[in-house]
Amino acid sequence: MFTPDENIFSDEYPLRENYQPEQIQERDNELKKYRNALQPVINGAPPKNIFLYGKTGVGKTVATNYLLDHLQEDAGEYGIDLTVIKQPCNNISSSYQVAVNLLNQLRGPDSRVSTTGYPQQDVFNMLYDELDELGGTVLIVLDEIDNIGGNDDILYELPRAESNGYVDDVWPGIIGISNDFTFRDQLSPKVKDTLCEEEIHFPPYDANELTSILGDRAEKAFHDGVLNDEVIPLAAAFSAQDSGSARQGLRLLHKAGELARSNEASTVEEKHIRSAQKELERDQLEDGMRELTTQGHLVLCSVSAFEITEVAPVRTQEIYERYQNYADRISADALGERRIRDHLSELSLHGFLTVAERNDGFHGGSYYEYELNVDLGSVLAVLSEISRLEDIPEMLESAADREGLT
DNA sequence: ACTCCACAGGAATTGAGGGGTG
DNA sequence: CACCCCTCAATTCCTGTGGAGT
Repeated sequence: MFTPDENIFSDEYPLRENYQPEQIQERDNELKKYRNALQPVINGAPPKNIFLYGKTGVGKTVATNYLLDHLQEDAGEYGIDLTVIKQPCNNISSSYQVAVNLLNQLRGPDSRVSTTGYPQQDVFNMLYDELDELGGTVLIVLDEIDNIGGNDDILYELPRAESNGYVDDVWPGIIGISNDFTFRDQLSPKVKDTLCEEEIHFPPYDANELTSILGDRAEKAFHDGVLNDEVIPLAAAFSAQDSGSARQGLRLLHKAGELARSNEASTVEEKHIRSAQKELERDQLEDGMRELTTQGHLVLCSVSAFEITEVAPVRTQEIYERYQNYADRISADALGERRIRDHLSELSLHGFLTVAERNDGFHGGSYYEYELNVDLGSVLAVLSEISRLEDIPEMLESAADREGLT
């Protein structure tokens, strides 16, 4: 029933997200700076705190893994006591949670600590005890640290643990990785001084750099001669234009390969890249829509309704009235208007809605008008999967049919 | 230049829901 | 059980704002 697939891919692994290449390409300057910043560890000095910033998929995490692997090897060789702790901070929204997660990572699975309940300082103290236990130099990598927002206590606490006498035998060093440039400016001044003593900026890749990275991975992943010549430059161009992210480019290649495979094509061509691009874009939007709360869904329903009757763009006030209607229909408590404004701005932030500021001056004042920024069909498709909304999506769908919009 | 509309969005607070210790 | 902690959506209260009308 299952047979190994041998037409397109020789090995899909190099296209996956967690693939760790043996060499890092196109990041020579950044690596050099990074290596210098880590040098004190090998010299037996206290580690520097390092802050990396740059958008997703520009090599921050890969470079960190690469250098720290080598650092650990070399530390072993020179008899230096080094521990590296990696803590991904996606889905972590506060310093408290970061501390708990670090703590649980250090403790065995049998003595883990609940993620709530303790006073913050208690968690920090437990963490200090564990660090003291480790001793030596401890590098703590906090990936996607911008998730903690303005709540940056942990970034203040950890670097000072030693000078404040919370720990005796350990040199903690923080490596913060952030996707968000503005995160650095949001940090409280006391944190900025210490954490940002060494900053390394990773710029987005340009199309040439992406071509070389994608080319290298593709060589490992695809059979010889499977890729048409224009495929890699096109994938590189798409992702350079959009985000400068290697991750996006790799996803694109992978998806295009899968499409070619399922079409039983013998080569991957330009058209596969183009449809892969469309498909990935759509998947991402649809996933985003699914993840909204019921209230968010209701707001989206409301805007869609106006879209169908072609009165969009529509102002907040009218959306709110419609929303109240729908909330009532599914017997949910209708939220206050202020909250709906938050939901609306969240929806526009995700790119589901576009917002335009209008101002009617003396007799109108200023207000926002929203309209759908995504295909009505896919909005309704997603909404109709959500049972909590009962018959609202169906209603909208049949209304759209009547208007001939689907 | 001034006024005034109608809303945007910041700040502080609440309350329910996860959990802790003694 | 009484009392406390963290989190996050939601509420309350409020100040800020851009430009058409005067």
